[in-house]
Amino acid sequence: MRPASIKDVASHAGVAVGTVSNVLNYPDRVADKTRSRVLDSIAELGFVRNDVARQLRAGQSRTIGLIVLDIGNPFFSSLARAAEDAAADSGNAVVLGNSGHDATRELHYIDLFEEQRVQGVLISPVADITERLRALTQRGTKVILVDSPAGGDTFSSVSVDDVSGGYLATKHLLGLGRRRIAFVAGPQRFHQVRDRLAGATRAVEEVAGATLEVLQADDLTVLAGRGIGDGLVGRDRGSLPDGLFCANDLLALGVMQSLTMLRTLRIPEDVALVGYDDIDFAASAVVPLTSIRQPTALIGRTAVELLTEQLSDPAARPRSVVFKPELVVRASTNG
Amino acid sequence: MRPASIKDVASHAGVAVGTVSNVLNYPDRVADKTRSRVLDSIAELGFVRNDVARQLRAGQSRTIGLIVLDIGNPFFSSLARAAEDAAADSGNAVVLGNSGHDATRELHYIDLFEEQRVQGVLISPVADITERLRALTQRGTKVILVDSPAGGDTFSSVSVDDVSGGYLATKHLLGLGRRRIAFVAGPQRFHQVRDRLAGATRAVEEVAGATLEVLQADDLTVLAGRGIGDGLVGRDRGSLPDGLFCANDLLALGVMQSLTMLRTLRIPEDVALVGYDDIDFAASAVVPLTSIRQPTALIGRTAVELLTEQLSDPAARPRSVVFKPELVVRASTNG
DNA sequence: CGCAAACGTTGAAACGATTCATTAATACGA
DNA sequence: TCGTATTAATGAATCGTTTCAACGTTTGCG
Repeated sequence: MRPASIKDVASHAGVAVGTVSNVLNYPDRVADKTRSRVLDSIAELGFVRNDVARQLRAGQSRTIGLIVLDIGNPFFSSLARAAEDAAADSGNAVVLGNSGHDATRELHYIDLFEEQRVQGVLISPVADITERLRALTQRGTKVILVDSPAGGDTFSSVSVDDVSGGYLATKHLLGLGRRRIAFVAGPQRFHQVRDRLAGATRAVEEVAGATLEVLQADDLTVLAGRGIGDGLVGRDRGSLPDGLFCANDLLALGVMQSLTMLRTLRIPEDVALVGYDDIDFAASAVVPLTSIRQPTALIGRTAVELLTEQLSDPAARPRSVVFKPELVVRASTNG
Repeated sequence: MRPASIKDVASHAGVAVGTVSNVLNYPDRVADKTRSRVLDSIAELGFVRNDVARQLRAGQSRTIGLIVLDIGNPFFSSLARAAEDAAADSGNAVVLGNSGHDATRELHYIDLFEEQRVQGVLISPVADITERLRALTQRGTKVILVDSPAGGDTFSSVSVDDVSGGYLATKHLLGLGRRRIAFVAGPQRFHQVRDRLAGATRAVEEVAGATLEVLQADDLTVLAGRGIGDGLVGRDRGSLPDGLFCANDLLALGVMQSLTMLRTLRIPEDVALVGYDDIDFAASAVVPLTSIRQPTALIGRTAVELLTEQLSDPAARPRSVVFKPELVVRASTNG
């Protein structure tokens, strides 16, 4: 049996369809008696408004598309949750697309979202798809870049200053008197890794006698971090770094596990350790981890706000919001 | 400027709207020459099919609603990813709703999804909302329960046998010769906690001389686990458990951190430790953690399959799929 | 009492696609 | 050459809303 339509309600209540619509959208325009009669019919028939038809007429949907690199990553799941909260506040829903670092899937979702006439797309792009996104905006779908630096004059964007984060972390190590700094890098194709390294480099250059070594991990995982840690333990004392800055918390936790287990190097006495992201596990690690906090929730919320801004004033110039990361000091640098 | 419609394409190509529709949906019905002319116009005008209108006409959407308890929980984010993958295979998208254990938000999403005429709702319910869900199905929106035991004859469901998981974990500890078992419980309002305890109880009852103690944590977090660990360290040796089964991995990791840091009790020599969920961090803990693996990805995929099943044959009787969890042995019980 | 304003309700048009009965054009065989 | 298939293309109807000009009724005021 087909669900009841507004027409069914109208004939059941003995009024015109326009009146039912008014009851739903402008209750004040309808006389009390009529309104309650219509409401009764709605209840009796179990009528539920068909948002698809409403959207068609309005030419606008109530959904926002969100395309993330990896929903399994706490950074993005937290961001998604915040975006979804913010959207819910204005009665919208978030449709989630997980590109999984795959450019094909990314395009698939962009196509899907455009066909669905979402209000806008919040995207953390895999590759450079500026052209595709520009076409989107030209046809009326707003685009907001997330965790991706600057969309120039074309797109609004929200990101975190990773150079500044890298600087902050390294400066902290230097401030503790450490001079032999090492940066545990992930794959350099991630702009996050490159930027954090750049920040570290700058900090080291500012201090006479400080050196920076780059230890290259081939992944941003706990396992990769362990590999780096195991490598360190094998070295002779003189060549060891005394301050370690890792490209993210997973790497840092891996390094920590390796050192803790082998018990040859103490944290922070022998090596001070700083991570990045401040994931939940950082605070509750064996040695609570000093980290750089990214305001994930704020990023998600801001992305939605930037979109709302674009929607309410289509002529508004795109804005780029860049957040400053924050140093969170814990025992791993504070013995 | 409004995006181009099928009508614009038709007049640009000098054909009727029906022909454009046929080019899009049944290319064979259209002569080669006409088809290419239409395709040219589509490209030139940058036409993108309006899925909203299509859905209205079809009376069916291409979206699936997913309502989870907490997208920040790795269990659910992994599940969501799998569901989204499975949906993508059949050209559908997943709309995500995060209830955050809040019944009001849960209802909000149910309403929203029904108005959007999603094909079906996959839901991990906060409270007992059987009646609301029954109304949904009666109006044609399919419902699949996720990680919730048995929807009876009304709903299909997919879940994991937590009793069996608890039994498995405890049996393993007993098999190692441990006799003084303790279960680190989370809040008993979660059916997962109750079921896992029930399984543990059964296993202990099967072995003469074995005892089961319940240590009540007030949360399912690492921090709560630490509290339990700290409490254990303070005890005198005689009263200590030698086998510890935690309601989830977060608790287990907390306990592990406490014991590792204080170094009074060794894992697994003094206390063997088993967690639950087998989250990514379990394998890479200081002492790799033995755990009970839940097939999250499989759950997500199965939920989508159950939905597809209901959609393709509306008369099909609801099915309940229950997965068996699996024991993953690591160093924390295998010294 | 008469007129204007305010109020409530109506019903048709529109949104953009799909569907399908109908018509037009072409090909084929006798 | 004619009639019949076959193939293409047409365009109106439809999906379920919202919008809005038009209309009828009531109210208020002089």
